Amino acid sequence: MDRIKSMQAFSAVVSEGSFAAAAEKLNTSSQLVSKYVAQLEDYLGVRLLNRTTRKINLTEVGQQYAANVKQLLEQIAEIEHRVGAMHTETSGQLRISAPVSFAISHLSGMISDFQTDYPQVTVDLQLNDRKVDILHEGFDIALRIGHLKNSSLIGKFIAPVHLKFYAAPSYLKEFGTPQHPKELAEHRRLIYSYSENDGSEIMGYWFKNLDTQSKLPMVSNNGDVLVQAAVAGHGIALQPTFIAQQACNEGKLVSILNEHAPPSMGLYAVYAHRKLLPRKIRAFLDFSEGYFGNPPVWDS
Amino acid sequence: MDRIKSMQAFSAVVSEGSFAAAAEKLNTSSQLVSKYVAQLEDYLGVRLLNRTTRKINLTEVGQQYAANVKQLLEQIAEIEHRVGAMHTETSGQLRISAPVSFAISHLSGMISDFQTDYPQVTVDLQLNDRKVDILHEGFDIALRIGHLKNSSLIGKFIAPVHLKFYAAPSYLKEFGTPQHPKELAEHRRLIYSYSENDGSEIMGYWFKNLDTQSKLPMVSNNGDVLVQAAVAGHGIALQPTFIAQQACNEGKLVSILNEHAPPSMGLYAVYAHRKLLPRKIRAFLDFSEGYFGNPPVWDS
DNA sequence: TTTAATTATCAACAAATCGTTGTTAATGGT
DNA sequence: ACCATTAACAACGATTTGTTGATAATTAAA
Repeated sequence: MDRIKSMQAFSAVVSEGSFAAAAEKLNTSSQLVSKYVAQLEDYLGVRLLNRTTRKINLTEVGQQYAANVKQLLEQIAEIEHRVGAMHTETSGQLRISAPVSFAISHLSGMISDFQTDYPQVTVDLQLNDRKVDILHEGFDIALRIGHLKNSSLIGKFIAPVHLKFYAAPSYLKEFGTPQHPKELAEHRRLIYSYSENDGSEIMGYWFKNLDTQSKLPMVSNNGDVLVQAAVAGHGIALQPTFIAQQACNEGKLVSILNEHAPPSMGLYAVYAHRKLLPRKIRAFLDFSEGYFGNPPVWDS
Repeated sequence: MDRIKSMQAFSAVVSEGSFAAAAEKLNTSSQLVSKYVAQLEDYLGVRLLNRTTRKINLTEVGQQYAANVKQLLEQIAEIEHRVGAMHTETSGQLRISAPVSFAISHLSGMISDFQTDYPQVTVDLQLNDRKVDILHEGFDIALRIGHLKNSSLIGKFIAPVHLKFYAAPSYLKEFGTPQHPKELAEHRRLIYSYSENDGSEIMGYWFKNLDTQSKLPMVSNNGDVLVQAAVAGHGIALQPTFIAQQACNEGKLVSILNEHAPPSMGLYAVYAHRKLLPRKIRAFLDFSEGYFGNPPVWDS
């Protein structure tokens, strides 16, 4: 038995004054209305209406109940309306986790463009290079750079991310320019903390013999810092183009070993579920689609 | 879909923190709870919970909705509790319609006895010799004297009511004592307005030739008045024993034609419906059962 | 008074839904 | 790496729902 339907039926009978009129109002048959009210009475164990074939009279209990039910139904409608509005209005807070360097260099512009399109959405942008647990930490979307792993999360591809080896001309002048990745093991490498050895040949060379302290002048969890170190001539950095390309264009860095670049990665928007996605999230995903162009702005 | 059940399921999941715990609380299976919540989400078109196999997280909408639903469910419980209480507590107002003379002479005592047994019931006793429309005029019970007619109403027999012909000794001395009903047409008759010719032989004699003005000194809708008129020697009255018997016992009246008394009638409690009878009504009906004894107090 | 129309209820049946069972995939703790 | 727990999914039988037709009761009209 659907108690809410029963209540609606009862309420309609009370306000319309007859079963037939109530049925019309609710677009159903009088028989069904009669059944509903009878069910409600059975459930409550109370007679709500004294009815002859011609007239309807509320019992004492029925009067009280009718008043309460009317209020209740209005409340339910109000609540559901609010929920519906929240869902369709494309509003609310959108919590995004993003990698630090990418966010600083390219995301801030995108977010502000997004907000001019959707002023009702408040963005809470948390910069963090960790792999956050978006469910547990309450994020709607996490932007991640890398390859997508199997998980219950969905990842939407936003833009390709290419890694290149960079070094300052001064460094190359002093230590020579490696012609093949296997020479990397002999160079001073600027390592990004969260980078992973994905098992590819090129990454094997990159991480080779890192225990030799002299070859490892710097480790950081921030790419910009590493790029600056490279610019200062402290070593070779393996960094995404969106971080280092500008310095390269300015002549402060040179990209090397371009024929042996690691497999290209992607910028992904990772989110939690597949159906009944809140509008604000849908909107952000759609907005991000193609925003950076292909090839992306930082590569052209 | 039973929205209330769904709400309860959702609310339980929120408060218990897991589907399994919620299922236990509601004495059902976790599968069912899962189904309910999914249905609710489909109905609302909104994701309420972000769930992994291990943790539950409310969405933004879900938080709001959960708070509202919790309140709502409490309200529903409160309302239904009140309704239940009204039904089981044997309380409330009991509106009774009763014949004037009978109420004055015998009902007042019964009502006060009833109220000592059921102090929570407020009695609203309306005296009226009309046949009230109990539904339309909002009565719970109508006490009626007479024969029960076919109707959708139920009548419960409370006590037998006998009619007798009464006259004052002085009247009989002056006009003679009728030995057979057919002689009534020659006597001065004190007529009760609401009395009906039920088609019986004896009532035929009683109503015969009433157009002769001299034979009709008085018509009243009140039996006591007619009895007093009879005591004063103004004529013959056909009245129930419960009104006239006392005057008879005191010698002020004599009952005549006892072998030809009209068919005995009854005092009935008439009420509206058969199932889900409010407690207060049930209580009154049970209380009235046998209250006046058999033969009733006014006849013994 | 009789007839017709309206109204609520009852009965029965087909269709839809519900709640169960068994299974799978994912996750966190040991 | 394994195991226990958890949520989701699929499928099936049982129950409930909503429909249709019929019945009884009451009022208005003829």
